[in-house]
Amino acid sequence: MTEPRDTKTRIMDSAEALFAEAGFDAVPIREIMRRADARLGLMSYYFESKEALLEAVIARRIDVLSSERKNRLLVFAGTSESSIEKIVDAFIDPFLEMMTTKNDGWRNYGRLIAHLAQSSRWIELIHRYFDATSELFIAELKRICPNVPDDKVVRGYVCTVGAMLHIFSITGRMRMLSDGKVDDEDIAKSGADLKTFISSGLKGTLTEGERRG
Amino acid sequence: MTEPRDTKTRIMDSAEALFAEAGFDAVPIREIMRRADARLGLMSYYFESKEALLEAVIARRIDVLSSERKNRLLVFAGTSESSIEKIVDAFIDPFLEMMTTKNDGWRNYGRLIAHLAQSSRWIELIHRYFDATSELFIAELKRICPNVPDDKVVRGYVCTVGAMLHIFSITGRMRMLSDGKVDDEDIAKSGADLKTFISSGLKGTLTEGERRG
DNA sequence: GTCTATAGGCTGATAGAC
DNA sequence: GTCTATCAGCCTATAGAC
Repeated sequence: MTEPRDTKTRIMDSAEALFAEAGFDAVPIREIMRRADARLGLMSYYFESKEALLEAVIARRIDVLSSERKNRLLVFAGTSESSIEKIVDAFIDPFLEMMTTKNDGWRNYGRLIAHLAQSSRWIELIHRYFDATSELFIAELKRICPNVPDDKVVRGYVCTVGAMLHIFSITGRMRMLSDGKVDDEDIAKSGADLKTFISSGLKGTLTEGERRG
Repeated sequence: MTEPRDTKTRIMDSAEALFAEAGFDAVPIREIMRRADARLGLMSYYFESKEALLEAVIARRIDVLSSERKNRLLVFAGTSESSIEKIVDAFIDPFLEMMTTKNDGWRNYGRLIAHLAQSSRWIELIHRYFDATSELFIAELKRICPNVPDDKVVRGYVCTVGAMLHIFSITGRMRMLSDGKVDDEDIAKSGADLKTFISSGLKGTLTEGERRG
């Protein structure tokens, strides 16, 4: 079925999972290599440093995510068919589908991004890999809300990312808040409510410039 | 003017600021004590461990925040005057006001909570200090939206917290996304858009059970 | 209450055999 | 490409003088 993963891949998978769970600094290289079933020295053979390993983990999945987001946006962007709902779908659905249908890697990737994006220490890394795509979405929001000041659109985008990443972080908080009734792991179900929340939130924030209809 | 802070307070202030900036694991005790202008051994004199210091930092401000939130909620909770906007104001405004009008401590507190709430490693700590209040707000949302399933309300609450904390984390991302035009530090301005985003988002998510009018 | 000194272990990274 | 062995430094936490 799935072909055996080579050593470099196993190291990245292991780092992705452990960084997602505990954060970059809480994870020793030794633990990454133990989970990858490889000896300590091999990290330095494949990656320049622990930080370079983190960057490799981020870089590995960025192209497939960003191009899927971009492709879906470009179906309607710039046309009169565009809408806040469609923009939100194009932004959220690719990540959501990968986290739910693919292997655990994408799930860990989402949780890891949630850590990094909340920290000024790593925000430059997030900026470098994510913000070319961010700017496409912000530009399309601006286009369909031409009378809204730019800073409102940027704040609306940041609220969007915050809500999304907090849902994606899968901490167990929802279970705690619901006496065990809501399952944080059920990203598909959460994703539906998340998209409603974000679409409504953006509409409210960008309401002044909303087009007729 | 402000009386000189005693050593224990200086240690907590220093830890709060450094944890907020880089995260718990990235900050050595030595650096905390250097910033507090105290010697290494004093950390163990005042606190049982580094983790206990973190908990003391969280605990220090929780009562004033939670009671302010609760007091504002109880002005209208349970009455026909209640509304999603008022609930959002009671939840967001106390934190917002403290982050903008008091000293830097509250600002660092908000950024620190943003780190911790995103991590399954610390979520039990967040639960222990925040979720008595969370449950009051969730209960009032449920009350005024009686036909909405409980899990939708919990997910709406988590989206709310995610958007709020991402704005409060002050990473510099908004500046990066706006060619320097939007200032992440301007929490007062961000807070206004944040509240609009959240109120609209909750209304959209909890729409099925919204009361007449 | 505050200090210095240090224990004991773990860290990231590298050297060099195979 | 993978291994073992090890370095030099840093970590949290504590002991004991003042």
